[in-house]
Amino acid sequence: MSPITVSRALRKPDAVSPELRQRIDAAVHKLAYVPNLAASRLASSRSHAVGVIVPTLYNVIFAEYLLALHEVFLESGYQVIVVNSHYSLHEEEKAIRTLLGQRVEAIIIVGIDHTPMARRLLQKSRVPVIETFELTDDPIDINIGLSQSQAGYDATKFLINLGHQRIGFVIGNLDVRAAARLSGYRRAMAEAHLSYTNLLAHKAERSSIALGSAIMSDVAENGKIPEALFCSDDNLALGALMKCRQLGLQVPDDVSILGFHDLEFAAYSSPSLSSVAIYRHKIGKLAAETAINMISGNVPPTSRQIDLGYKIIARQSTGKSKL
Amino acid sequence: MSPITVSRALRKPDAVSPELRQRIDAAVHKLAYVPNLAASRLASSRSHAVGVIVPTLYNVIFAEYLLALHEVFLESGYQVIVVNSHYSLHEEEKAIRTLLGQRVEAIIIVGIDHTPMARRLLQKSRVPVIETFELTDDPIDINIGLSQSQAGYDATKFLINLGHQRIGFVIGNLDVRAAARLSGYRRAMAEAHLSYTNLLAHKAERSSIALGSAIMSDVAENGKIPEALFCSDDNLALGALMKCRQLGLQVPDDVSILGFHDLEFAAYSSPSLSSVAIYRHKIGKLAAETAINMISGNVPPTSRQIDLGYKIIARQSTGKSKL
DNA sequence: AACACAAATGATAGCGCTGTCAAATTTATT
DNA sequence: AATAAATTTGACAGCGCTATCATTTGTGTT
Repeated sequence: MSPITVSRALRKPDAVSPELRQRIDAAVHKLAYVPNLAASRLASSRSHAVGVIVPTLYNVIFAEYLLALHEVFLESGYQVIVVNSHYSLHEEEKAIRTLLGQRVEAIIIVGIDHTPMARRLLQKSRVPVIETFELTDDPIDINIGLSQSQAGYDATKFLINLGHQRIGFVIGNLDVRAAARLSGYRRAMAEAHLSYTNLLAHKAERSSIALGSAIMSDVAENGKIPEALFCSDDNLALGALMKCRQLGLQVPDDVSILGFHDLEFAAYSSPSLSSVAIYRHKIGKLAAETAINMISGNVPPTSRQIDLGYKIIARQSTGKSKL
Repeated sequence: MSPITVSRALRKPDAVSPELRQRIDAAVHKLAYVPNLAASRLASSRSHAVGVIVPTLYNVIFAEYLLALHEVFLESGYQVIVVNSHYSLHEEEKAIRTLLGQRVEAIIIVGIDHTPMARRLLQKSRVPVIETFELTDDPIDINIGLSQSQAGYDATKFLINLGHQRIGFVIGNLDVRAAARLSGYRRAMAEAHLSYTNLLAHKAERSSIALGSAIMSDVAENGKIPEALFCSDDNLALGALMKCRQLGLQVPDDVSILGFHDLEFAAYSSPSLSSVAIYRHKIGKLAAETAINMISGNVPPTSRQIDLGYKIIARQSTGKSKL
C-alpha cells in the first residue's frame, strides 16, 4: 500500500477500509512506529499545540491553573507546551520565541507586563493571545483575570473594618501581582489615614511557608508586633501562623493573619486561615475555551476584558481588634 | 543575499561577516521573524529538545527536580518538554508517544513501572532513557534514584528505635513510590514483631496538607491514637501536625510525627518536622548530565544504576516513647 | 604578478510528512 | 447490463528549513 494511505489510516481511521486499517495498525505496532511530528506540522502547517507561560512551577495556584488548561485543551486534541519564565520578562520573551517557533496555535500567558519586543512578537504572530491573572485596559487580544490591586485594597479594608490600625504587609520576592496587592494595601491604609511606615515586612526570596516563618521571626525581633498581618499569599501566612505559635503569640487574639489565594490548606490549618479566594481554575478553563474558539475562527468574546473577581473568606485567623 | 546565508547567520553568527550579520539582524527584528522549528528539526534531524515525564505538577519535589533538569539542559541548549502523566501508566504511554513524535533526544521519566508497550517504544526508539526516583535491577538504560522501600524500612526502624510500638502509617492516593515506602514500613514492623493491623490511615485522594489534616481527624475519631505516625510525605505530616494541635494533642509527647521528602517547610514548622531527605535536585542534575553525555555519544556511566540514597532528619516532631 | 590558501557566500537536494486532486474500485440505480 | 454515484486508494508537489558541496571573494606568500 502507499504511504499516503498509511498517513490517512493514522489520522482519520474512518476513511480507510477496516481490512487495511488493521494491517496498518499491526505494522505500526510491530515496528513501534511513531510519526515524525515535525514533518507533520510542516506539511499540514498545523501544530495542534498551544503554548502556556507561567512564572513558576513552585506555586500551587499555577498547578491548578495548568490543570484546568490541560483539561480543556487535551479534550480538544491540543498538545499543551508549558514554559516557565521564572518571573523574568526576559525569559518570558525567550519563551514566546520558543513557542512561536513551534507555531503554537494560541498562547496563554500569566500577567500583562511584557517587554516591548515580546508584545511585538505576539502581535505580529497573529496567534490568539490570552493574558491572565491580572486586568489591563490594553490587552494584546483577550484578558481574563482580576484586579490584584483592588483585591489588595478590599482585603486591607476588611482588616481595617475589624478595628485594626497597625496592619503589616508581608511579602516575598518581587512578583508583580503581589506588588499590585501591596499597592492596594497602601491605598486603603492611606485612605483610612493609617500609617504603614515600618509595617512592610519584606524578604526578597521565593515565597514559601519557610519564608513566612522567617519573616515573622524578623517582625517579632524588630519591636512591636502589628495587630494584623496581611500576607501576600497563603504560604507566607501559614509560615507566619506557625511561627506565632512558636513565639507564644495567639492568633487571632494577639495578631490577626490574612492570606491570599485561599489554598487548599487554608481551611484546614490550625487556626484556620482567612484568605482571599481567586478563581484560578475558572481563569484557566475560560482562557482555554476562549483560545479554542478563537483558533476555530469564531468571533472573539464581545468584551476583550473579563473580570472574574475574588472573594474574601473570613476564618479563624482574623478577629476583631482587642484594643 | 541568499536564504542559506540567513539561516547560517541565525545559527552560527561567527561564520558570517559582521556587516551581513547586522543587516540580517535588523531585518529579523523589523519583521519579528521567528524561524519555523518544525522545518529546522525536519531538515537537521535534530530536535534540540528533551522530554521529561512527571506524575504531577502539584508536588514541590517534582518542581525542584524539574528546576534542576532545566538548569542543566537549558545551559546546554536543549529545550525541555514537560509532560504530566497524572500518575497513570496509560497517560505515561501517551506522553512517551508525544515525546518520541517530537523526536526528543532523551527522555527522563519518573518511576520504573511502565506499560509493556511504553517499554517497547522506548527501547526501539534508541533515545537515551533515564528512569528516576526509584531503583530497579532492569532499567531501560540508566536508573538514578533511591530505594523507596528501604527508606520506608529505615524510617520505620527509626521510630521503633525511639521505643514506639503502635506506629501508624498515613498515606493518600495510590502513588507507587509511597506504596513502596509502605511496604518498607510493613517489613520493619513485621521484623520487630509489631502488629500494624488497624494502623494504616488511608484516604485515596491527592496528598496535601488538607488531606493530612482530614486523615488525622479520622484517626482521632476511630479510637486509640498511635504513639507515632509515619506519614508518606511531608504535606500529610504537616496537616496531621496542625490537626493534632487543634485536637489538643502534644507533638511529640502524645504522638510523634515523621514525614518524608524533607520539604522546605519541615524545618520551619512548629514544632519542626522530622522527615526523610531525598536528593531530588541531585537526581535531576545527574539525570540531565547523564542524558547529555549519552546524547553526545560518550560512553554511558559504568553502572546502569545509581543509588543516591536518603537521610533521616530528626527534628522536634519525633521523640522517645513515654510508655 | 602569480599562486596557494582561507574565509565567506551560494546552489542544490531532501528531511517525512500532508493537501489537493486524479484514478481505481465498489456500490447503487435504472 | 449499463450507467451514475459514492467510496477508497494513489501520484504529485511542496511545507521551510539545513547538510553538503561548489563557487566566489579576500588575504598572504614567493
